[in-house]
Amino acid sequence: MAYDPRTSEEKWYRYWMEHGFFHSTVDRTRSPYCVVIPPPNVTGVLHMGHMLNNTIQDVLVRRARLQGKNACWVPGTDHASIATEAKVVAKLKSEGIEKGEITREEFLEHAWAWTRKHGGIILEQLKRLGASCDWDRAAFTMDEIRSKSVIRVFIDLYNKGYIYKGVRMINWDPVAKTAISDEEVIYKEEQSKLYYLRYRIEGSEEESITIATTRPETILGDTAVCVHPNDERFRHLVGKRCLVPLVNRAIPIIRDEYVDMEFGTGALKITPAHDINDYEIGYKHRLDTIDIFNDDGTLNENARLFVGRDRFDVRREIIPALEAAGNLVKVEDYTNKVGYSERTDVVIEPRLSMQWFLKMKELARPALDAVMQDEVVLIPAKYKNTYRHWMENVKDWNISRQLWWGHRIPAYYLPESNDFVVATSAEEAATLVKAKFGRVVTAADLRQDEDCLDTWFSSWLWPLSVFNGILEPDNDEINYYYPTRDLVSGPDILFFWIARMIIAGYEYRGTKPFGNVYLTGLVRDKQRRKMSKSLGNSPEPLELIARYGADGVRVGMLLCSPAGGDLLFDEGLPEQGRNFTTKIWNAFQLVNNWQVADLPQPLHARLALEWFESYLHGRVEVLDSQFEQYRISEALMTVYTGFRDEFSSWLLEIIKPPHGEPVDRATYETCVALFERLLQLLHPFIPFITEEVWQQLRERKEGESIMISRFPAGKSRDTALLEDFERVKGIIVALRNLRREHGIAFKEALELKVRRHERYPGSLESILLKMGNLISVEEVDETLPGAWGFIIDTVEYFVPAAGEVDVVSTKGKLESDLAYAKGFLASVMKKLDNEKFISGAPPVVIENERKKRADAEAKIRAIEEQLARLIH
RNA sequence: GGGCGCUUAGCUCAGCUGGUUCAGAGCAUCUGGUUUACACCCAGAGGGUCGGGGGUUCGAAUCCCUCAGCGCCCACCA
Repeated sequence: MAYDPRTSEEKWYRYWMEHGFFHSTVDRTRSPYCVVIPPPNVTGVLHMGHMLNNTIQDVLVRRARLQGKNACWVPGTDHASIATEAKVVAKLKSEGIEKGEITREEFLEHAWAWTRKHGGIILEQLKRLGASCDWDRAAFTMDEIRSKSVIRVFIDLYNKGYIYKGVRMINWDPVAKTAISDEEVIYKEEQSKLYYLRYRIEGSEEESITIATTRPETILGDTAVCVHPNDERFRHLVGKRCLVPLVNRAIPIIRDEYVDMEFGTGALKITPAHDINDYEIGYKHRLDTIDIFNDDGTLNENARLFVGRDRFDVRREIIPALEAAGNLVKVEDYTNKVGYSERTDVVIEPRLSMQWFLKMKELARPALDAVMQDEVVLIPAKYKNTYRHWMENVKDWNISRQLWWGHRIPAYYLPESNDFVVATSAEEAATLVKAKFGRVVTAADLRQDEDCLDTWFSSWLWPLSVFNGILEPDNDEINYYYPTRDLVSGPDILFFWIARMIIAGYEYRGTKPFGNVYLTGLVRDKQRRKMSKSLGNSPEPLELIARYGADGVRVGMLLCSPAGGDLLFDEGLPEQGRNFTTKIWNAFQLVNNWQVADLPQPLHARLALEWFESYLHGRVEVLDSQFEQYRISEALMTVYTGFRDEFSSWLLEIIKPPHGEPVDRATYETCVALFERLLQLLHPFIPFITEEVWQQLRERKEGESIMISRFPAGKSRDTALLEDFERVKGIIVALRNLRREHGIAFKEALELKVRRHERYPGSLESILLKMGNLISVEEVDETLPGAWGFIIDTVEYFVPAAGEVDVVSTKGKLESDLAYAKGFLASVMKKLDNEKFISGAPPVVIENERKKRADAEAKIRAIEEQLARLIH
């Protein structure tokens, strides 16, 4: 019977849900293990990044559950204001509705309708992957609790003096007539011109200063010319005033180190309203700010010339005018980068606008210390540096967005005034107005701020708000689950989200929001290209699951995802994962089909089972340490090879009864128990097939599940047994090679002679006999002539040759072995003969070198004896 | 331009404070295989002067310097 992932996965996910295995409640008798999901965009669909991210989270959560912890994985979604609003605007547009034509309330109705229609699809997709989230806890950044939490925090931070209003240069899209974020600006390199313009000095006929600019139309907004303080060429002009060409407005010539003396003429025109650097210089030197643009990119009255004309038309037309007026010195070709709007593909206009800000410096301090002192551990640690750099240079956070879909800023303005109060409602605001300004107003008189808050201003509260820790800071849930344990996320949002959550955690709880941050890599294709829709190189996750099963895809994602390293995705990976699940299924088929009888247990089976138990114990230790270091890929590899190579290829092959014969009960029982343990170790990675096999391996009661079982305590490890077993493996491999070289079929039984030696694993001879298909093993005292030989761990073994021994090839092989051993000995002797090595190296190292020498010498002796025997 | 990091087998990566287990894993490749759980498999094999150069040391993939190539983050030069 073949394994069918589709029916099995559906069946068991439903079973888990029906029994509430994912649900967690406060339980003081168990320690909590909590993870909050990075909330995906509510209207988004699953992509490969989500697959990776959530597979890792599920591995961690399921493992914690098996360790007996109270595992709680909180799912949820994010309202993603920019992306969602853009989608709703586009949808309305396709229906012939412009956003500007409808009211805010109408627009929000459309947005909610959109959210209800597309919302939550992504969470359903996560279920297909096997995500063991506590779905009863699903939260949304714009549901009631989360919304109230955001407003509560805004008001609190405002009252603490952290939030203020200020003017800032933003990216203005003159077509969409909205500000856009830095992330939505695309810089393109293009050919343009560098214009050299002469500004006359006020009150002088001869003197002038020449500047260089790519944007001559902005000279109409100039309020200074700036030179470097050390620039001797302009020393005599500093402090004087010059005249803006065409309009002859007098502006000062100032000094600032920002200016690059090498560039252009070394003199820079300053237009504070239309360039971010100019704005900063203008602010520093208290210059006037003249905004010459309308919101559609045409010039306004302030420009005095070209009023009403488009900025690019003016750029063309102003040049002849400047030339006619004698201000144009020269024009050079120039390549520069120009920012375009991602959405409208129009050139971005830097523009000053009133925004809300959160002061960050003071708030960031505890969050910086937390990471530096490993209170919050970043994995991999290389991100600590990046984190520190950012946090030490943290800038105030612009938390306002000119959008409607989001949390509306709870600021209420007085009628015909810029005075405002911050409150949870208009009614409360009206009361505050009276207290603060002594004016009596009604709620209806007040005007709420039109802008909404940055989406990150709600998601930074996520670990707190999902447990209602903002509104009810002393509730049982937040007290129990917080701080959460692990956070799994991409490094691209380390600052946008992770750092800010840490900040919020310390501000609102006085503690970290999570202990460890596992930063995944980016999913790329085999050519290292980012997976993207436009490139069409991103596989459809659900199709992959249909093809390879969720378990197969999970293994595929994990196989190649070292923390922080990119994941180069290729369909061969889920295929490998699928193959592995098939392997497990086949092993189960073997064991399941055995006839069990009351027979005495064969010695080889008992010994092999003892060995595997010991082996497994060692694997568990390795696994624990790999998980501690969040080496998830390696942990998977540990159980992968453990199952395939050791359990299937060695253990099962040894204990397998001869064809048609039954297995003894003791062997069967122990084997099933070991199989179960392996399944438990595998379960976090491949939950479905492990459940399927676990359920069939024994009679199970309704309500039992591998996912809520417990890892049993391991037995102690028998090191001597493990060593002997490795020797036996070596002998068997050598015998296989010997058969292959001489064309001897496995069916043909052989005799083995071993030269008496303490390192011969005699206690495991029964295994040797079975796996080597040997008639007998006999200990001898001398090398055996006329036989094929090999050496394992300095012990000599011989198989009497059936026919003639090929003296030439055997001799050649022995000689090359001898040469190698001698070379090895020489390198060891070089160290041991070195006076400085003996005096400088630690005793352990010296002792080991001596051991290597003894082994090498023994081996050389053995080979030489065999050679001597051969020659006779 | 500033900051950070990377370079080990054909590919993706492990190799902790220099010396046991140091040159490894998985995949890919190659060679065998109708041994009755499994060809979505089994048994084997080959493959790297650890980016180049220099230094420290008895000893360097590991520490230091330097050069080359690549990547990421931030600021984007009028």
